[in-house]
Amino acid sequence: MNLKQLSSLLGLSQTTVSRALNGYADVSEATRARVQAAARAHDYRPNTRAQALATGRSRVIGHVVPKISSHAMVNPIFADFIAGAGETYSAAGYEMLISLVDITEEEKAYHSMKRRGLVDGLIVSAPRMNDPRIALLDEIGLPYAVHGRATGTTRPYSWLDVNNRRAFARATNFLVDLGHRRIGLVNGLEKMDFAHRRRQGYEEALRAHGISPDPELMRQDEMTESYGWRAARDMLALPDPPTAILVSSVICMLGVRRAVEEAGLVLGRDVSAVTHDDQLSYLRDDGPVPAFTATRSSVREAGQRLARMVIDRIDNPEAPHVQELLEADLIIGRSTGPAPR
Amino acid sequence: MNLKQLSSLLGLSQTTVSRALNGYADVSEATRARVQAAARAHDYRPNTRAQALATGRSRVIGHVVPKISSHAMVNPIFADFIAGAGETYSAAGYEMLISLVDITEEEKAYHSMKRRGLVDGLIVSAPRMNDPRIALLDEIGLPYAVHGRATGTTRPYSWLDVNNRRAFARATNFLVDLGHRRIGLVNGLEKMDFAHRRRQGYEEALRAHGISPDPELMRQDEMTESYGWRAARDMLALPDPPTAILVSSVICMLGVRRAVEEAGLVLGRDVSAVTHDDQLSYLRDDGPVPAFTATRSSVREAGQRLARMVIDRIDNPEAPHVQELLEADLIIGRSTGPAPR
DNA sequence: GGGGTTTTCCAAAGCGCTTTTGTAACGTCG
DNA sequence: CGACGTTACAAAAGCGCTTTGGAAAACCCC
Repeated sequence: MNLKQLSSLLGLSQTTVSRALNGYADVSEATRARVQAAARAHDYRPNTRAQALATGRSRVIGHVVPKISSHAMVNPIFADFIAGAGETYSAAGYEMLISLVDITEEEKAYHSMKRRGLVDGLIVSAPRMNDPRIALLDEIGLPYAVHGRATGTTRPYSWLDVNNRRAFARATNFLVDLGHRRIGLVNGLEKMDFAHRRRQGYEEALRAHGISPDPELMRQDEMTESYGWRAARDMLALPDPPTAILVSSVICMLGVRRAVEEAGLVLGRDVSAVTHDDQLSYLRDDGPVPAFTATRSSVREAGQRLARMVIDRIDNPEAPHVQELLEADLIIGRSTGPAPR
Repeated sequence: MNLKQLSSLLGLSQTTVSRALNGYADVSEATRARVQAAARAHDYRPNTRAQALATGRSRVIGHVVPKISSHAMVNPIFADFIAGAGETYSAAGYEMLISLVDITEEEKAYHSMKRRGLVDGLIVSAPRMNDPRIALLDEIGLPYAVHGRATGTTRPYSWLDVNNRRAFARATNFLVDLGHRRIGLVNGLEKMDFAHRRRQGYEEALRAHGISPDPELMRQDEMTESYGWRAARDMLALPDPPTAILVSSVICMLGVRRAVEEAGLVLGRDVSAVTHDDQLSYLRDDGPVPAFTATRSSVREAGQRLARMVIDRIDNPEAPHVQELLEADLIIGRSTGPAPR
């Protein structure tokens, strides 16, 4: 059933039926009701492609996932972020398009998306420092919003980020208040902006307490379980090991816990650890007293809000850019305790 | 730059330019080359929406993610599966559309996708037993392929699955050969087809060795770390605890390992455990001797192949349905050893 | 050199919508 | 009562592509 059939069935023109369904005023309420009833009865849905062609809007929002050659490391937060964004999209009548793009062709991919009219807007994920994508998208003229920030970018852009610096500063302060002086950092890759900021917060807080950061206690890598394990094991084997460790993700934290236990120590008593917790749905750590002390911020919620942000930019591209900085909660769990003496 | 502009620029008709670019024979090689050069020079890309409207094909494949009311549990394998499928899609010139749909409206969503011409085909994930979606999609007339199987469905359909029954039978046999007689099962939700099959394989193998399955040693739930921990802890606290445990996912396995260690036991010596390993990119467990003995099968590869399968069905809807059963490798790691006596 | 093929191009219709531009019909009001 | 709004509908153009059905030009063969 298409518009033509529906309208001839009703004895009306396509114009009237279209305008009736799209809520225009120049249709009497009587015929509007009649049209709506018929549309419902025949389960009429306008053909998206025709609609998109006619309006110039595809009602699709793209997420570009850069992959490094064939061996793509998928970000563990990807799924929950997508889930959050998807909720907003379906509520707002948008669809979500995910495009895996080789990192060497990313620029071409954005151009192509625009020219082919594939999407109305984009989400930019995992910004790096001085990320070139922001200037590129402005030039192309595709509305977008960034998940995170790109240090070094001066032009204004819309973003949503967790206050990573403050979160890790708070976590560091919390550990210092518990009496810890040697605090390790198991960070993500520091070319990623969020990891860079986390280290800043950590170092600032240490310095504020007169502790000078020790390079031996700072690691960075892809955030896997085995990396967490390796990093913690190595740190604990140092002549002057840390009594507390700051960890960048729950997955790493699982590895850290393993290393601590394998060293014959008890987490929260002999060694304290605080992790950042994105509240991934399959790694939920709630309950009355969570296992891990954590800086917590829902990545799903970030997805929801960021989706809203792009939609707003699509609806009103001339509006000033919007920034949203989410504060992470500091959740006290059982992985921290007073520094042993 | 659109077709009209490009063709007038070349002094040719739209027809000729279109047909030149699409490889039709009734264009001289000289003009084809000229057209291609001009297209490249101006970075011309046909408008997807117009192309889709004209051809009746959208070159988009949908993935429906059912969510249970607002609180959606995202499957941890989701991201890697998508990554795999995405690789095939971009190589084949397809786009991937992900749709979050409330589980109560799933049926309506499929109808709508068809009517609106949004997608050319679909991937069906996480089939349940007697899954109604298969009959529904046949009726609607949308090409699809299923990731997994739906026990109880008699009609033919295209699917790709891991041989879960055999994988878990092999794992069980392996444990029995090591001398284990009391073997626990930490399974996924058994309304999910894969979990059901894994239990079958486990029970069959036990029975083949004259061991009758003990309901006290079998658990099922959403596969989280804390579930693994709880399940293993409870089993190990039994009067006659298991000496080995079969686990349905690496995430659960992390919890199992924690419970084992907290009980003061050593994994691979006091208690053995075998997990299924989907080779999630952020939970990679390789290296010369992996930490976990596992039945291993790459979910990313499954995504790649399944994507190919839908594309084939779209290209040739009348072709007989195709089935592909992947055998999992049994990888010996450090989490198993001879039964203690 | 005329009839038949083959090659190479094009005009125009069509995909299913939205939107612009009319245009009847009906009040309203000085 | 004629000028003027207002209301409720419709014809037709247009979005940017593909495809059908020619048709001119070139070639071939007897």
